Amino acid sequence: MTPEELSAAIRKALTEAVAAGDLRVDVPAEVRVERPRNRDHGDWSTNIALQLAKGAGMPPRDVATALATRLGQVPGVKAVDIAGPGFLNITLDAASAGELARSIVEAGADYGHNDSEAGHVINVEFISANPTGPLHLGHTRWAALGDAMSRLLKASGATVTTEYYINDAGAQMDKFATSVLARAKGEPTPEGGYPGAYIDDLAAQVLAARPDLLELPEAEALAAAREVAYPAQLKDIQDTLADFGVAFDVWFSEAELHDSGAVEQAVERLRGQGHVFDEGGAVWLRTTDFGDDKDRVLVRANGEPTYFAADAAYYLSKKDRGFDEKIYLLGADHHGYINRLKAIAACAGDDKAHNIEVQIGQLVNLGGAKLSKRAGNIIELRDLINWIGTDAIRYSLSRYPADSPLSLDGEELRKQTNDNPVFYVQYAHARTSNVAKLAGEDGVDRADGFDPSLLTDPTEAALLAILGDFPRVVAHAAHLREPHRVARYLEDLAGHFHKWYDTCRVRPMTADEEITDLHRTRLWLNDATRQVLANGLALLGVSAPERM
RNA sequence: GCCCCCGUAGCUCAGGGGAUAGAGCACCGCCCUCCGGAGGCGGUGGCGCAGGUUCGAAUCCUGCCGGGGGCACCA
Repeated sequence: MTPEELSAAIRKALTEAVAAGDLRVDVPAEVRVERPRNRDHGDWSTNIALQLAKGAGMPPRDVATALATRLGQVPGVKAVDIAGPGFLNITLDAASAGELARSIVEAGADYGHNDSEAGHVINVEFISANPTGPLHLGHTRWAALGDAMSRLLKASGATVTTEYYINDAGAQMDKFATSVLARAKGEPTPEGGYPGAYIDDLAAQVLAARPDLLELPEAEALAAAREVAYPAQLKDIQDTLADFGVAFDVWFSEAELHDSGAVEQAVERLRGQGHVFDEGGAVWLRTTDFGDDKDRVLVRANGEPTYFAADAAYYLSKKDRGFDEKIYLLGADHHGYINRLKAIAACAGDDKAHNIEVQIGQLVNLGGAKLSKRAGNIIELRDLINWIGTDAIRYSLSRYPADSPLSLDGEELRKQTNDNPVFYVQYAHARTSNVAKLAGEDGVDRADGFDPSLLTDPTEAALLAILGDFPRVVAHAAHLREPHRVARYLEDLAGHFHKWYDTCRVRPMTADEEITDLHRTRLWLNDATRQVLANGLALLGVSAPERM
C-alpha cells in the first residue's frame, strides 16, 4: 500500500463516517499522511482528526475514534492507534507495505515522477551572466539549483524550458571590447575596464584571428576585437556549464532584442496598455502602479533604451512564446529587481502573482578557495570543477535552500568522507549496486520469487515507508521550488538503507545455504532502494556511481 | 533613511501550525568468524530577545538586537 492509497482510504473512511452520521464535517479534498519522526508512532500518521475537530464540533480524539474503527477494516492496514491529542498512527501489514518494493523496481527511472505540475508551461531563467568574463562562484549556486529545479518541475509533469539571457548589448560589451583591444595593443587595462589575465588570452586570440588588427582604424579594430572575443568568451561559459552538467534549452541574446526592433515594439505595446508616459525627454513606465517604489525609465532623454527596456521586451518575448509562468532566479544583488520585473508583468496585462516568480539566491561564501589570477581575484567555476569536482559542488549547493546565506569549506568538500554528505548518499548507492552484483553471482534471481510478507524487520518497515514517500517529496520540492528537499530526503534514505543493511542480510551467508524467497525479496528491496537513490541523484544532476 | 534575506548544538545547516526540535562534522564510549567500516549503535550539547495570535509556535504577526545584501536616465 502506498501513502497515496492510504490517503485515499482515509478519505473514504471519512466519507463513510459522515454518511453514517458519526461526523458532521466537509470531507477535505486531500488528506496528508506523513512519516512520523518516531517509529513507535507507526508507519504513517495523520493529524486529520485535529484539523477537523473544530468544524465537527467534537473533541479531536472522538473524531479520531470514528475514523480509526473504519480504517482498521481496510485490507493491508494492520493497526490504527489514537495518540496524543488525536493523531492517527497507522501500521501496515508487512505484505501490503512490501508490495512497494516490486512496484518501484518495475517503475524504474519513472518512480518519483508525478503529475502535480502537469499542465504548467514554465520558463526558468538562471545564471544569465554577462559574457564579459568567466563564470564564477556567484553564478554557481543557481547553476546547481536552477538546473535541479528544472529537473524537478519536469519530473512533476510541467513543460519546462530553461533559458540563459546573454547580456551581449550595451556599455559593458563596449567596455569588454575596449579592454581586449587595449591588451592586444599592449596597453594597460583602461579605467573601469575588465582586468584579469583571461583578457590577455582573448587578446591573443583576436590577434591570431586578425593579424592586421593593430593597423586597423580604431572603430574597426574595436569591432574586430569584439567579433572574436565575444564568441570565444561565450563558448567558454557554455563549455564550463556543459562540464558542470547544465544544458540550457535556449540561449537568448539581448542584442537580438535590440536589433530586431523588439525593444521599441515592447515600449509601444506597453504604451498601448496605458502605462507609459513621457517626462523630461525620457519615456517612462509607470511601475509604481504595481508596487514598485519609483517609476522606471524605458528610453533615456538621449534616445537610448535602458537595460530595463530590454528586460521588458524580454518578458514580452517569454509571454509571446507561450510561457504561462516565468521563473527568474537572480543573485542577491538583484533583489531590487523583483518589484520592477513584476511591474513589467502587470503592465503587460499579466497577473504578477501567477505569471512571474522571482527568487533571490543569497551569497555563498567558500573558504579555502584559491582566487583566480586569470579572472582577477574571483573564484572561477572552472577552477572549482577541477579542484572539488562537479558532483560534490552540485550536491553541496543543492542541499541548502537558496535564500539562506551559506558558508562552505572547499577542503571539506574535497574530502571523500562523511564530512561530505554527497559521499554518504553515493556510497549507499554503490553499496546497493554491489549487493545486487554479488547476489546475482550467487544465483539470487528476483524473478524466482517475491514474498513481501517476509519483510518483517522494523528496519524494513522503516525503509519501505521512506521509499514510499519519494513521489510526495519530489512533488513537494517542485511545488516549493526547493531542490534541497530532495537532497535531504536522500540523506535520510541512505541512513535507513545503511541501518537495514546492518541488520538484514540479503545474500546467502555461504555457498551451501539454500536460496529462499527471503533472499529474493530482500534483493527486490535492495534494488528498489538503489533505484530511488539513483532517481533522486539524477534530479540533482549528481552521478550515482556503482563503485567508488 | 527605506526595502529584502538570515539568526536553531562548539561548526555547517535541516525543520511551511502539531507528538520527546533533527543530520553531518567535532568530542567521549561501543560493534567486523557476517553482502564495501566511506557503515551501524549509544553519550555530551541548542530555537537571538520581548510581546501577540492559537487548544498547540522554531514555524504566523509586531517591536528590538545582531549578520549579509540592495537603492541609478549603471549594466
